[in-house]
Amino acid sequence: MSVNSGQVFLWEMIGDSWFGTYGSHVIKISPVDGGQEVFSFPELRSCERRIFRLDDDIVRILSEISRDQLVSRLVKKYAGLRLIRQEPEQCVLSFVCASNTNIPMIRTMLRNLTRKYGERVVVDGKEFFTFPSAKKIHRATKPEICSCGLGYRVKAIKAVAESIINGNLDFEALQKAKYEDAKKELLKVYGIGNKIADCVMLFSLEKLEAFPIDVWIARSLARHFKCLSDSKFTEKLSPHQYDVLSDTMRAYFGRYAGYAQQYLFYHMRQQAGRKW
DNA sequence: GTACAGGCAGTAT
DNA sequence: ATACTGCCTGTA
Repeated sequence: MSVNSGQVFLWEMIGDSWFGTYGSHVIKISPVDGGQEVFSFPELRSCERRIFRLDDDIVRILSEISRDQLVSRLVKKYAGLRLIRQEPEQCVLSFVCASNTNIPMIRTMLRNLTRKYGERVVVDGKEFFTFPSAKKIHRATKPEICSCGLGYRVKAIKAVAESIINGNLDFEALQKAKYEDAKKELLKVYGIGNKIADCVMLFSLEKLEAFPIDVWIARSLARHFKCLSDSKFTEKLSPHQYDVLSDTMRAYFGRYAGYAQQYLFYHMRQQAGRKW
């Protein structure tokens, strides 16, 4: 099993184990002959099924998204690649920090936030930090948060925290809602646009049809799927172009389009030689 | 020094 | 609808 750390900004490998900040928990994953064992702190146990979506019918999903030669090939090539199920709060607070920057920078920002506002946890003699609650972010001043390296993104993370506190972002309701309705609600929040909304829905709100389009996916589509769309598009997408493309890919790959997106994303990153 | 990095909102046409 | 712009900050 491989871990797509693009989705899990706060995980790191130490020795042969992975340590990750998962909401108010710190989780350790160690290899056990041929499988994975998960220890979590303080009270989670055997949560790997939930985190790695092991209850998904992966055979059916991979079969449904194998609509063409490319994805069929990637599904075999990257066998074991999974979607991560994240906690909604951590997911959305993390992704609003992700605009117009790169993964190493996102990791730095989020590490700083956890060190400043999370709870300290010691595992195997090493210190880790849980992810700060929306309440903590809500209470913090903008200059304080800015000092974590967020820059102009402070306005967005505060707006998201505010929406969580006042109930405008209701994750339970969003999970039950249809894709279109959930997206509409997310887009109302300052700092959440098309791409971030789709990421949050795919990784934490059970919308497996969500197909986030970032510059990497846009490059992939421009290379391999241009024929699918009537509208001309480049790597820079207008909001309308984003909608058209995203809808087209959803129609093409079906209800598990998000899985196809993961394989394409991972492949593009591999091709570019990115180590995250 | 300049370009660029996994977007978004604001403004003008 | 579309085009253009500024934005924090670190790295190449």
